[in-house]
Amino acid sequence: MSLRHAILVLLQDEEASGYDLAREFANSIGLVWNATHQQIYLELGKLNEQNMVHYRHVPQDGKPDKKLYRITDEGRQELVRWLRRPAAPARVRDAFMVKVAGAALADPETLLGELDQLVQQRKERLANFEAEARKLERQSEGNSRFQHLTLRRGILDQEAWLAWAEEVREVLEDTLSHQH
Amino acid sequence: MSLRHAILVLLQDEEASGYDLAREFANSIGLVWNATHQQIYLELGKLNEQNMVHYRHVPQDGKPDKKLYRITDEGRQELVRWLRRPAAPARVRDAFMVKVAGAALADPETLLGELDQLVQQRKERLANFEAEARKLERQSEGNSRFQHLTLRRGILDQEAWLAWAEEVREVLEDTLSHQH
DNA sequence: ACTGCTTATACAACGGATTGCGCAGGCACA
DNA sequence: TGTGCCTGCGCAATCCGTTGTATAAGCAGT
Repeated sequence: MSLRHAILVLLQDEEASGYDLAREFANSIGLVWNATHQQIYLELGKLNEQNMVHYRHVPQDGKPDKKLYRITDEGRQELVRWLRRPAAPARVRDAFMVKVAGAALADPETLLGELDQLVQQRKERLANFEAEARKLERQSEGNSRFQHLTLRRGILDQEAWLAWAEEVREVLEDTLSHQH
Repeated sequence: MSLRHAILVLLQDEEASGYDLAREFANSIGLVWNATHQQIYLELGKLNEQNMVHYRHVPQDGKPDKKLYRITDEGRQELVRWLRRPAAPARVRDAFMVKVAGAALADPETLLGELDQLVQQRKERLANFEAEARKLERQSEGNSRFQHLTLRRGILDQEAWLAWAEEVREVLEDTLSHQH
């Protein structure tokens, strides 16, 4: 149950709306902890009830009104407490990997197609992370070092995945050529 | 909802008990899809009702009796159908990574301690995967190539994580020395 | 004109997942 | 003799997460 803590971490340096947070979860932090907007709005509601965050209503024209959330002292205290406790073990759900493990029964061509799509996605992500990392390297404040580490994790992860994908491709192509 | 498919993949080459599967989920496949024994027993019950798997009761002495599960033709068909459909996007929940992102508020020493423990775990995992991979390389049947790829993923992943951990250590130690 | 994307928030229902508990015997170690 | 760990199976409650649906307005492309 630490979606709340991920939200608090994001609110640590900036005031943000639920929508802003949802976008961040879709990009940078998403690699590490994913959440949809429904989850986020719900959690923000709970955090507000518990005085961990406060918001101010901001009317906009052209666009719908929004609520800009900010972390409170109580929220910051909760975050510090959580940081002291040992982290829960990481959980993963990667269906594509399960497929590769069971690929003996699969059609290699279909899998190769899916692999190509994923390679495409990962390459785009890698480029994004690298661009973000370069931005951060220029402005080095106290907090940006840790944001940079998160990006480095993303970069190393994409690179490792892409290297692995090449090994998968070789095996699948070999399987294909032996079928005919 | 593809815990069922992960189970079917594991049962593809071997007859196994719920306990056996739980161990595999804790080790090899666990990197990619995790599940606890409660989930596994529940799912095996459902799969059995739907004739995707069958089991035979095996009495043991010294140890409790067990049920050895085997995949059925219907189960294999379901697996093939699933392999054809595009995989659901991967989901991650890595609390430690969230911590690093929010480390500006954390106590660097506590985090370093946790990092050391995780490095230890990852190194052990890496050694296990490498040993398993060497075993598989000797006996190269049709199916073992895909199992080998799963292990390769595990190996590359641990290596990338360990490289990243060194970067984290540097930053944390630097933060520490500037505090005093 | 129509379709679809973007900004913005939110409820309801269902199913999946985690946590807690319980049983049961054997083996090893102190 | 007690404690803890390994082998094995399972139920119940609750919590988390996903999917579907709703509203509302603007802007871009076909």
